[in-house]
Amino acid sequence: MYSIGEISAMFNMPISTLRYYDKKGLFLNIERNSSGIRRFGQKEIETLNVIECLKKAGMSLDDIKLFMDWCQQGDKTLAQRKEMFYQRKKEVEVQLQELQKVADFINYKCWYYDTACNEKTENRVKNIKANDMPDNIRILYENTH
Amino acid sequence: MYSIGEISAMFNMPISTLRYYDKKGLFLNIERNSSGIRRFGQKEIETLNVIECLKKAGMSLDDIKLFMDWCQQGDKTLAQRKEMFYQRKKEVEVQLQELQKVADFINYKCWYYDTACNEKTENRVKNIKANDMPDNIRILYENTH
DNA sequence: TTATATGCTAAACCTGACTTTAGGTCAAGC
DNA sequence: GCTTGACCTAAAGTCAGGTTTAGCATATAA
Repeated sequence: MYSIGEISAMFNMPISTLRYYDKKGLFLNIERNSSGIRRFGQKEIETLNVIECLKKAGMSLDDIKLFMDWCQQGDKTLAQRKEMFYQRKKEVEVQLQELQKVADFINYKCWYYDTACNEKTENRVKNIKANDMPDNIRILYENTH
Repeated sequence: MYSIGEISAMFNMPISTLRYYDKKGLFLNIERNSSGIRRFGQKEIETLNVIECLKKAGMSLDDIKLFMDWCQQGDKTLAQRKEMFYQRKKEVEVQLQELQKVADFINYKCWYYDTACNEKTENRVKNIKANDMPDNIRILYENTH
């Protein structure tokens, strides 16, 4: 069992954030000692891992709370939880595609500024048409324009 | 040349957001007609593409504004702009790795809930150890736990 | 000529996710 | 017995990124 300070250090996350999550009900009835101090165990650690992941996957704390409540309700919510993860899966796949496109755009811009910096001006590179770009750059350019 | 309403439709973005961006100074001295109405041209369309991309790459509007200002200052800021894109490139690569990890976690959870739903309870799957998972799932699990 | 659509501004408001503040409890060490 | 450090709560404050409101101008169609 860990104190809030230990968990804060473990997850490199402010104590205030942990209390905020608890207030939102994200830790399902977390244990407290006789003087009201929170005791974090494996369950809470797993919850924090799930929170971090679902947040990165683009979910709001309210949606995550909904999921935590389903977990507490037991097997009768299995279908909903499954459905939720399949929905997330679809959205993360879209996010991955978009981020790959962003990467292509950035890589094109890196080439653009490499060229401009070498020539000390962007006057020439600014007007290069797709056909006159190196093949690998043209692909990036066409993916993103 | 396009009106704000046309651009709003074209980018599927509220008019209020376009005005908000303009107020922040993201469109470098955009043209207006004699009665003060904004006229959007190719330059502004390109600016919007850049904004969308840099936002997805995790930049704040203030940072994007900084970049726009550098653009206006001409060739003497080429090195800074290049540096900025190389920095972005690094960060987008990290984002891609993290998002791939999120995808692995979600895929593991999909398998978990598939199994639980088939068995109508999560009692068994909850206790499966990594060694007893199918190989492809174990890899996802170990990547993310 | 009046209704409708589209545009304008400044300023107030909103939301999610925290963070800070103010004031209090409690156990351990000096 | 008092100070220190770690914990507690409720409530207010913050910040980015918008959105809404109120009041007004302009242009075109009926």
